[in-house]
Amino acid sequence: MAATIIPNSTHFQANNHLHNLSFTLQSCSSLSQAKQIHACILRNNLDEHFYAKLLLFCTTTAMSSTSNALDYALLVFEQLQQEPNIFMWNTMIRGYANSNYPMRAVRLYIRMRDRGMLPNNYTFTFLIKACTAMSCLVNCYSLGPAVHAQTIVFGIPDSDVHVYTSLLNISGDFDVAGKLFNYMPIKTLPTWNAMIAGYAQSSRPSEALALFYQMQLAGVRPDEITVVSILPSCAQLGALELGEWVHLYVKRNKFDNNTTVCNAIIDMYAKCGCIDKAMDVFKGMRDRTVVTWNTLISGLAIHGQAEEAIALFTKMETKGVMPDAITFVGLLNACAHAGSVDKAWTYFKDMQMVYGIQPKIEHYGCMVDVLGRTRHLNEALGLIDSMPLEPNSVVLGSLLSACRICNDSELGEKVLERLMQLEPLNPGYYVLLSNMYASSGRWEDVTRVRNLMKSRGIGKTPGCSSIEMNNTVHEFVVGDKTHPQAQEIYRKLDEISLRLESAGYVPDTSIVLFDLDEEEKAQNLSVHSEKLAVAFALLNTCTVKPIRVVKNLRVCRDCHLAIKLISKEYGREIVLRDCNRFHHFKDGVCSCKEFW
DNA sequence: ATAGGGTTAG
Repeated sequence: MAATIIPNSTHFQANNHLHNLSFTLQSCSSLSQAKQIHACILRNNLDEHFYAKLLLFCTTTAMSSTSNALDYALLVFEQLQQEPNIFMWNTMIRGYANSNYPMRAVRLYIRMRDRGMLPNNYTFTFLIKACTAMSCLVNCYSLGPAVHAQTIVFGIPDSDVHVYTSLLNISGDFDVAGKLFNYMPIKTLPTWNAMIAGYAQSSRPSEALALFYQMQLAGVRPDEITVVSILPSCAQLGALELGEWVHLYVKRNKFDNNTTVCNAIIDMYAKCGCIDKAMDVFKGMRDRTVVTWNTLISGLAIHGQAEEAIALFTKMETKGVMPDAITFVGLLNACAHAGSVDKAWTYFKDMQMVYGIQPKIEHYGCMVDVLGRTRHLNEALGLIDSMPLEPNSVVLGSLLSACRICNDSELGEKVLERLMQLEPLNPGYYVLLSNMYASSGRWEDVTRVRNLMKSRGIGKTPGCSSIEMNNTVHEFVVGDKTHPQAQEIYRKLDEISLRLESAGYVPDTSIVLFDLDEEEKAQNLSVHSEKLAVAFALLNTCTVKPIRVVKNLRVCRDCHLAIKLISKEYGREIVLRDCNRFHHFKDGVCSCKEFW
């Protein structure tokens, strides 16, 4: 289109050509065309309306991401003869809000205020977008309250859904967001979506689910974005029944040609233990993005299916899909869960040499993990020394696991000290340290660590397992007696113990921390949350469907042994997701092959 | 003339 219909200056008649010019600005797609238009505006002395259009064109996301059109727009903006109007300011703020330099949008806003220009509701939606982008880029404290205050100062009513919906997502203080949400007199579909997504992104999946139900009670129909916002919460909780319902809803409403929706479903199935269904959805997709491949590769990894993850990566390569940093996190994780240390090294090197991707802290985390699991403690140490990054708690945590596997308590203590400096309030490290002392009978040190925890007000994170039944999630903490069926559950536990013992089960008491006698230790183990959850399931179901349990911590050695035997004795398949990976128990065998 | 909500990661 474009260049040919730009008016010739020698016989220009404004009225005849204004229409064409507007049209050109809407449809042309390159910076050079924009420059020609700029020249035309200058030659013909066109009014600010045309400058505004020019700025708008140069600052659209597609343009500014592929060229330096944004800089060009700023140049035009700075050289305007008259004071820019609010539309022009908004356009520039929007441009930078969507760019890699969102801070510049905030600076523009401050400049605008210095010049006495009054912001409007559009200004705030762009400004809020910039603030959100900033808090993603740098670890700055949230600008939310300040921006909210500004909207009040400049008279934006709380009935303005656009401004208030974007305010919800400015992902720091969720109590404030919840209050804002309740307070909003008008809620539209995006308002509900923003709040549900916000809960999901701040790891509050139960609240996301509650809001999802509340939304439907309010008569608001979920759309594609709602579905994508709720599925990660199903995934996190392992809420398969709800996830399946959402999948049906997606099919009924023909949302399944939306790649993002399908990606979220793949992730949900993988994290709810149904890796086969995840693969089915993957196969049925027409358009796949790198996210699609990544999601399934990571899914296979947590199921310990390293061979399949690698095969998928090979297929991805042949299809010409460019892997990214996340692809390799998934692949390395797959190698780690299978103990394939050689393959891990190969991908760690290929990632850099073949694909030019610099390893991030996550990649080092995976490498230390796989080196530790395969007892290459010195190599793990060497890799950490060679890292150009400061090791974080993830890397050190993997190193600590390596120390435990290799029984190097001297190094383990040193690593723990560093971890406790990095995260002084994380109870997990105190428990590990105490565990380490207990296993070598150093009870005085155990007491010292326990007192340290007490004085710092740190409590041990209780083991918690959840199981979904008839659309309700039942949660059990260790020693839980609050469930309505508690009595029956404990009777069932007794029955299970007897049956397992006659099948040769001896409780593995090696991980119990306290200086107790063997009988007390066994008692302590028998009420672990995952055992309660499994007993509850055996009590209430008799179908061939697998029992699915999600645990917040790592499954303990004794529970792992007991559940293997239960799967055989009771002829039930049990799928247990712990905080690390999946364990599929069937006929007395676990899919992890004792590798976890 | 300009707006709000979305997926993968030890």
